[in-house]
Amino acid sequence: MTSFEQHIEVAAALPVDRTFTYGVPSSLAGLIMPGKRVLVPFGRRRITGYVLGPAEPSNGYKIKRVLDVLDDMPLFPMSMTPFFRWVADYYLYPVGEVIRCALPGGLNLYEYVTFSLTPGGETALSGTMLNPTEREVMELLRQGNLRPREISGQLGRDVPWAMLQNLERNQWIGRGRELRGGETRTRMERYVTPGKTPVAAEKLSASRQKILNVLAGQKEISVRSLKEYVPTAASLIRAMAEQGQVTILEKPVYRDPFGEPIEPDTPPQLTSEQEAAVRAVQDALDGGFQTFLLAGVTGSGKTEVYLRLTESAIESGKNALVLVPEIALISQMERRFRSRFGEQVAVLHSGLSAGERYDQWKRILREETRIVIGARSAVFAPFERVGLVIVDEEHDTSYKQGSDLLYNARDLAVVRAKMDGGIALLGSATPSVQSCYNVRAKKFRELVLSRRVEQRPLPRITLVDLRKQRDVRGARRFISPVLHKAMTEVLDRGEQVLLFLNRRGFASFPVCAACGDSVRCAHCDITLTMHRLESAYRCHYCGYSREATPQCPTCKAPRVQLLGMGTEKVEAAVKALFPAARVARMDRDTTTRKGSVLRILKTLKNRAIDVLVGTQMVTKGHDFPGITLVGVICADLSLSFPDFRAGERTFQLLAQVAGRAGRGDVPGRMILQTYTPDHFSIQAARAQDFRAFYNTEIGFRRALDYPPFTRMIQLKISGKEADETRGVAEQLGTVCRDVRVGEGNFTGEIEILGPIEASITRIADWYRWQILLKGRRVNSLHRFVRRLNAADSSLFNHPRVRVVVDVDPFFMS
DNA sequence: AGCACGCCGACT
DNA sequence: GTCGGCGTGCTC
Repeated sequence: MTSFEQHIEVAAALPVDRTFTYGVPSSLAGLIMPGKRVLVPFGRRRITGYVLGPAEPSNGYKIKRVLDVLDDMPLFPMSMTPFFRWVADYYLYPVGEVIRCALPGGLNLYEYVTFSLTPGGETALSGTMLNPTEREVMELLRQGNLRPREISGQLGRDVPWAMLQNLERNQWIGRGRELRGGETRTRMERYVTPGKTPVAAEKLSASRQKILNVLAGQKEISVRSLKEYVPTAASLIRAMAEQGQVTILEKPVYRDPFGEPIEPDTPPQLTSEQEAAVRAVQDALDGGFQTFLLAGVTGSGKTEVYLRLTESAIESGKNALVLVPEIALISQMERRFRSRFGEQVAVLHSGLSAGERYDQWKRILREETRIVIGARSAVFAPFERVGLVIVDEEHDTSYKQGSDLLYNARDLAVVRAKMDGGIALLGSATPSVQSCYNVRAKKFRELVLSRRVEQRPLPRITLVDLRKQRDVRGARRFISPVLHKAMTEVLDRGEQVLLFLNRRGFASFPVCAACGDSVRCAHCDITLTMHRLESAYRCHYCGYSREATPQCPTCKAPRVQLLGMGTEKVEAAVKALFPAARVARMDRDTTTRKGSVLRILKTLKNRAIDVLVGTQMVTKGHDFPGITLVGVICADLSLSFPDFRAGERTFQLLAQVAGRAGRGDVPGRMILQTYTPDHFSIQAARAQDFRAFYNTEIGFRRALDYPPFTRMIQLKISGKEADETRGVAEQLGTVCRDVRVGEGNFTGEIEILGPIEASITRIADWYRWQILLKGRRVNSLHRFVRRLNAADSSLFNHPRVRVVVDVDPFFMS
């Protein structure tokens, strides 16, 4: 038994709840540091783990040794370890997995069993003793060693393990172990420097002389840049290096995600409101943790407040983090920040390639940048001394991650600020109910920007009652006389119109006029949507598509009609009513390709579009200076979602889209068409009054025991087999009820709703069930779920039915 | 997650 | 009687 001088705590980069203690061999002693990755033996294989810190070994297990250290430099500062532990605890997720999700991908190594073809196997392939499947498997192994999973993947069906064992026993295939992964690496680039021996330039060819001239000017240049001066440089320098005229070396370089350089800007004069907000936060910057809610109407200049405060934070030697809800908005924010702070800005978001992300990560680690702008995952940026965390559009639901680690970056931003004694600043024109509640509860401090910069007035909003035109058919069903008239006026003046409808596609409901059935997805319990360009019905949840024919799939009568509405249908209606207008559409269908959002925005800016039709995508903070009229085609679509936040989301959507009107010199107007003009969400949106909305909504939340008065954890159960999935859901429900009345005093604390089938019962062939746990305190909810897992962990680790724990769930459908 | 072990039914 | 499917448990 070897004993080690040093022991470390390692979090395996695998879904394992505990952490493990390893011994450090003396050869690696100087290299081990918290935040680095290590290669360690784990069970029968080798895997990647994260060094969390020193550990005290205890008896009862044998201690294995660290095999290798995988990083020169820690991938995250030591000060982030408590943060990762907190996240793991709160979201009931293994620490190692939390860290894996936070770090750039493609770095880790894992060892797997692989199979290879033996010489005996080659012989067997030319014989006749193999069955067809065995032959297929062995043919695959001819190309190279494969994991059992990879074999199954390439064959398109499961290969039984027993068969592989059989082939192994016959010595036709052999078993090995291979380390896989680590595709993301530091990029190296070839550089040229002048050679050691001086050369008589006149004896060289013109190209060689030119190369030396360039080198004389800059001492060192990448081969890539050199090619711009001398296109044939790549082949020339090799020969020149052999003759000692130049030296070639490899250097690590950063991959550059930025486009062209940006001109520096001049900070504008602050309004008095901006000034007051900036001062309030500045005064708190060195006073420890504090959260501010910056409630600023659209166009009130929140970004300038962010810029000033970022400046203050980095001046006092701290770092700043800026979160933006989605990638399309990052480029705007990035431009503003780079024109103010230049090279000090790094970006982190999923639009970067793995390599770019890794390089941005390293720039942050080395503190070559002091500011990070990014989407939700940037909340894990590897900074120390986080002085300021800004969350722009804090109400936005895209801060909640929808897969893997189901965290909410807005909430984590506050936690990070707290851990580093920094400031969290949440900004929005339509603050979430949660944040308003925190202001009332004195957890957050509110700052207000009530006026638009340059005194631009907010748009005038007119409601149109759609109930009064139920019988209208054709294009006028979407565009009421009031909207039609307003559009005519605006277009006549040469101004632009934005039409908003929270549903894409052409028509939402293909319905059979004979039998009344709607045409539904084969995989999801969802009515299909007509997509006219492809002449197909498509499912908006799983992407399933079928040819659009008038024949009803149920009764075969050729009577399928299109009811409902979508952005495509609105686009068609506009074209019918305004044949001369240039119309464009912005939704997920027209913006899948990279840069397409920016292209549409640019066309709009150049006035090459008169009418833009879009989904909620257009509500998100883009600047549309030429738009003076916003039309909401039907405000009710989002109200009918089966979610307690439907009203909140509707209010936010409508208030945000109103903010798109009249940001230029011309005052704006909004026409809001709705079947429920009296609903308080719509009334509040019309008045642009988030407090009015909050005051009504909070009453409902309290009466119905919804957040923020209660906390929730949702257990999401899904599986491919209907009965099995329901079975697991029901068993889990039983365990819930048993645990509730058992030890732990849960009876008065936890309420169990369900199991119930999800409102969309099937998505992409997965049946979905859910159990909702409600409680007054998160602590007891956490304790309860841990107890559940302990009571019957087999239900949480079922081979075919997945059970996912969602803390603070967002989409309750 | 991935791997091995060990328990059951359906074949020679 | 074994083979081979699948649930169960463990990983410092």
